[in-house]
Amino acid sequence: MSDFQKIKQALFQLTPIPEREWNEFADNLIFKNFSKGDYLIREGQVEKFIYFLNKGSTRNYFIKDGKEFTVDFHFEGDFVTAYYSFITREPSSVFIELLEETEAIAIPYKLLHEFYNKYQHGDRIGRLMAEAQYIKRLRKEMDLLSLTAEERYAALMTKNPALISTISIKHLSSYLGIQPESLSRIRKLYRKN
Amino acid sequence: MSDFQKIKQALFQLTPIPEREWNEFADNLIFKNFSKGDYLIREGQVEKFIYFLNKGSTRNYFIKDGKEFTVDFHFEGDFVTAYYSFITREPSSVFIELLEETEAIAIPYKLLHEFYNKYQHGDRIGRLMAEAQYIKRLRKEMDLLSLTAEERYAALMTKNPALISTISIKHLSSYLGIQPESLSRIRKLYRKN
DNA sequence: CGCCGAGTTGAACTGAATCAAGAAACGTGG
DNA sequence: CCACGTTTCTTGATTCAGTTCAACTCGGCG
Repeated sequence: MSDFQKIKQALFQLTPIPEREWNEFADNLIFKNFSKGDYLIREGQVEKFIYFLNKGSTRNYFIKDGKEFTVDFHFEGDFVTAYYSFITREPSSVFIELLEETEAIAIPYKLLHEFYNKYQHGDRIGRLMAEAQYIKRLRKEMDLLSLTAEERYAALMTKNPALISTISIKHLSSYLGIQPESLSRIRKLYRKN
Repeated sequence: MSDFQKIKQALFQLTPIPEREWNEFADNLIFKNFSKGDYLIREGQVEKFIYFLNKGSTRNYFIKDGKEFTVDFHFEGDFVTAYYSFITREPSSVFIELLEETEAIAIPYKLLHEFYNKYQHGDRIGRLMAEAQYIKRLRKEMDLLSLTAEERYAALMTKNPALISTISIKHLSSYLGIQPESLSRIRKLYRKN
């Protein structure tokens, strides 16, 4: 039960829901453990879950012409899913890879949609989650449009310095939309400070 | 009343709602006319509306270091808003400019949130709108990450050829994340076919 | 008419990619 | 716990897509 404390808190932070609704919801959550290198989903599969990370971290990426492009990273306390596929029920174009030992709680699609239909707070939570996802994507899009590689690195450094120390150059560079070599060079400039 | 037929249809396509709820909602909608060059919102203002376009078209853009970057275009039958600001209640970083004579229906923030609170279908509609917005942003982000300028143009040409004939080079190029001169050159390649 | 913004074209330049090769870090098995 | 192979990171040299700057054309409109 204490396994579910964190996700409960995260959901209640979106919108408080009656304890009775929460209990019914929590009964159908699935606790899962993953090893580094495992996948929550692979390209071509339809996303069946939204995961909450009790512990661990993940990388969402897709492959185009044999090259990997990282869309996002998630960490302890985040919700993760191949959201596009979860919404549209189309096969996912993204992979979600576990970057370390991870404890996650899976919210099944079916459960969530029952919740959407049964309770007002269902769609409320769904709306707030979708809005939060939208904001992340818009921010990143604006950065990609208007900033140079170096500016994007600098922006990330101030906005999310943890990322830069935790994530490999290879993954970070594909998130920033540049090659590892370029990131290495940019990094050198900033190391002097 | 017939003014509201199109928006009613658009909303019902998201999720059907009881006629009574619709009527209450429709009573508080605001019909507005705009001229080419007007603005729905400017940088620094907090977004008070979601607009539905009965007729006309708009451009969402932001300015960084004196340069314009276009995030999106909208046309007849679309919902338009500075969504980031609408959600967060923070001052908008985007402008929304009218590209032609436009008839729009404004949904006030307050009305929408009353609707969210009062009816299950409120948040449902909000969720579906947010999900749709998310999908647009993710698609564009993936294109910016993984495609070259020319590939982005080619993709747009097949996905939305109307855009290419309607929108000026200047606006289109800032949407694709390139300079007008570059778009002009890319276009020349494709003119031969 | 003549102006003005939008689009095109050319030439030079540059940020980042690519190619290549060495150094450092990592993990796995002996 | 070390030795080895594998992957990741760095650095250098070269190339290239797209930018920048500048000049010219075109179509609309006062």
